[in-house]
Amino acid sequence: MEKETKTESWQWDQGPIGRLVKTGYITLRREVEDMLRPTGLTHTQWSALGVIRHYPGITSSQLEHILMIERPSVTSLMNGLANRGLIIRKDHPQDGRFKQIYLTEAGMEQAHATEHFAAEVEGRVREGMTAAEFETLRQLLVKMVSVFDKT
Amino acid sequence: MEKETKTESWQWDQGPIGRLVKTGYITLRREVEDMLRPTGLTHTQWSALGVIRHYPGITSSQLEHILMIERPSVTSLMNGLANRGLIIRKDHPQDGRFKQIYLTEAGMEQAHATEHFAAEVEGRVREGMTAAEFETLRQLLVKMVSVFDKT
DNA sequence: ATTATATAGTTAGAATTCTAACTATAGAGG
DNA sequence: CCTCTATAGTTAGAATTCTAACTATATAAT
Repeated sequence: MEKETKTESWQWDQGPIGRLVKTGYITLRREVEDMLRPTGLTHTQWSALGVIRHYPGITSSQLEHILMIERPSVTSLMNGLANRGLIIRKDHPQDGRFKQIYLTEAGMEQAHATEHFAAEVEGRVREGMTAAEFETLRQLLVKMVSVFDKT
Repeated sequence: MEKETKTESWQWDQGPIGRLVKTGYITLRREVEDMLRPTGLTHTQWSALGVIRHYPGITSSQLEHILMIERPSVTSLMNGLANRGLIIRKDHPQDGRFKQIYLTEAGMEQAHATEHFAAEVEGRVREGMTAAEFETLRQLLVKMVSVFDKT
């Protein structure tokens, strides 16, 4: 089956930059999801817990930009976390439009218990390249994104 | 609102590598989606058309690895494209398990008409950095992914 | 030959995220 | 004070992708 030979050795590393970046994203995501399985948390829930841990009192519209999902997705994401008792939302004392998000005790435990997954994945990436290469990768990703920055 | 000051200048470029890569992926995806809007094609449909164009006779399980989606997602993706008359599936003459995928005339037109979107996005990325940096970015993404390669 | 195992593909149903439209609050301008 | 506009958040419903389970074909082993 000659067509097989052609695509078995699929040169995915020759594809367009978008496909390369997607492959990177999905690869890292699946790694984290494997570690997350026992906890029942999804990748995005886990990511959100980590952000809220670093920014207690953060709002939905801020989370929207950090997590790179749309606003209504933040709402349903937060509903899920609130139903599991991991976060609470409080009205902002000065500006009635905002609802500030905080981790509950249970939320802090979950965030703390799963926090190291990010470092674990990053550690394996670091093992595959030099420290300078890793830093370069970070910087070039930032540079790539800033090209499209709308502000 | 002092918390705002903190997150308005959200240092997303300091986050974990996984978040950085996701930001890159979503950013590029949204750019393509903006261009695709008039065609009614989704990002993944468009990507699939491009792959099938380069690999006529490709199978679902091969597409699965290239597009980085699960097998049943390929099936529903191909159902959608087949319903729109953009692809056809033919039984493999030698191995009855395979179904080979081809673009129809309409599919080729769509693929041809939208093919340049990838180059357009890539062009803007290239404008933001040197040629050497772009090549480095590609190589480091490949290097990152190969760390997790399961084969 | 027959059974066991691996691979390709589909179906069914759930979960996540999206778009469009709506409510509510704040701030600016007349 | 009232209206207009901008921003925050939610709701409703559709679309995409996922997991689990199933069918079908091919390959290997006894």
